[in-house]
Amino acid sequence: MDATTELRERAVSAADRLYYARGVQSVGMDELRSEVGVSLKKLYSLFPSKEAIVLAVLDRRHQVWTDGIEDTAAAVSTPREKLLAIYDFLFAWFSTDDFNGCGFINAFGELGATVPSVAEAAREQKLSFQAYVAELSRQAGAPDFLAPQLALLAEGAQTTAAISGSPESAHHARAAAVTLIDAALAPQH
Amino acid sequence: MDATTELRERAVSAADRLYYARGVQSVGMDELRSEVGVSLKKLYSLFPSKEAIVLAVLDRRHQVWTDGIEDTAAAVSTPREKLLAIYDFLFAWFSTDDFNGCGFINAFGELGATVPSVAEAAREQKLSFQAYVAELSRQAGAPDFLAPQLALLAEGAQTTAAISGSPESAHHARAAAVTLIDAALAPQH
DNA sequence: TACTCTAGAGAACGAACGTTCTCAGCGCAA
DNA sequence: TTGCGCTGAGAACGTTCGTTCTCTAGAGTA
Repeated sequence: MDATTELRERAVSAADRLYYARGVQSVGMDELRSEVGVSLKKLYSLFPSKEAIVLAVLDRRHQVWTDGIEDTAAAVSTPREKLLAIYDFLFAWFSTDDFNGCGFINAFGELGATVPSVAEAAREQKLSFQAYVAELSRQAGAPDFLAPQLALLAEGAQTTAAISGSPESAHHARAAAVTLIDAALAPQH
Repeated sequence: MDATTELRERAVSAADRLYYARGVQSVGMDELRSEVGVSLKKLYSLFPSKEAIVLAVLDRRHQVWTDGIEDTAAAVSTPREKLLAIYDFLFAWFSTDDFNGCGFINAFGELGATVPSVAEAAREQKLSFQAYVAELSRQAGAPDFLAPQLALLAEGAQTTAAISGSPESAHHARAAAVTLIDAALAPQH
């Protein structure tokens, strides 16, 4: 890999860790510079602005999230199990030491109103997740209304886990998902 | 009412509007000062710090939210209808012009990691809402697992409506709530 | 060796932040 | 009228931010 690409990767990784833990606006370029171990000029040769770093961080987070969901889904075979695997993935994530809520929701709350590109990145990630759930729902043979409901549970679990500090909301979401899926798949009365 | 109390009220109201629309950190004391129409010294005689204003704003929001939920619930009679009224309230709120997500989730995402009192205020509001849902669920004769599920739907609807910019998530949440409530109240096979 | 070019380190810049300080102006007792 | 105390307007302070600039040290070439 290109040395510049590798450095960029290290910078995004460090920025992600800092921004996610403390919020974007609480972390200055100087702190990021010293964390990465390069000069400010070097940092600005890798990215044109702080906003560009934030967007790169969100891109990376989108990728990591997608990979995590799909890896968990790969362990089971039916669409129904893959849908429920989402909440298992969430529980595992919520239980990590550095869990601090959904990075996109956090970034949207912090910058969505003032930095349109951040709001756009959050919107894209949520749409992408909704599309994933919709595809699995379709494969499971469920009616169209199910997918948005399952997505809502996942979103709610993320904010609830973040604010409460407990991972149990993932279990509540999973139990609700089972009920909703079974109801949607049940033969019409 | 005391003139000072009224001025404080006006200040909190203006701060709420500005902070909610653009985020706390994007609004400086000077802008708030000119919006309220008082001097900085006066503002600092009403509140000891910006943090105190933020907490006052969150307190007020908690009150407005609670009142709104209870007003909507007052229009119907059964606990089941009162539970569903939550989602009607949400839909009406999501449809307002200045809707910008849940102020507590936004504040938590922006300041939760660096200002403990803000994280605490968010936690309190969510716990208060969960207790409200739990009480109604109990009155409806539902098992304990129902309430957290219904709360998750409401939380998910708020973030989804904020990021997507559409109020429809309230309808998805309501439909899911109907399914969950009916399943929870159905006689055990 | 002498010259040129590049890139890195971090000082410096202007703006904006939250907070404090100064000082002018007014009400009021004597 | 004079002196006193208090309030309020907003200038000023120190800090921190994102970004840019300067200056130095070293590699490559003739």
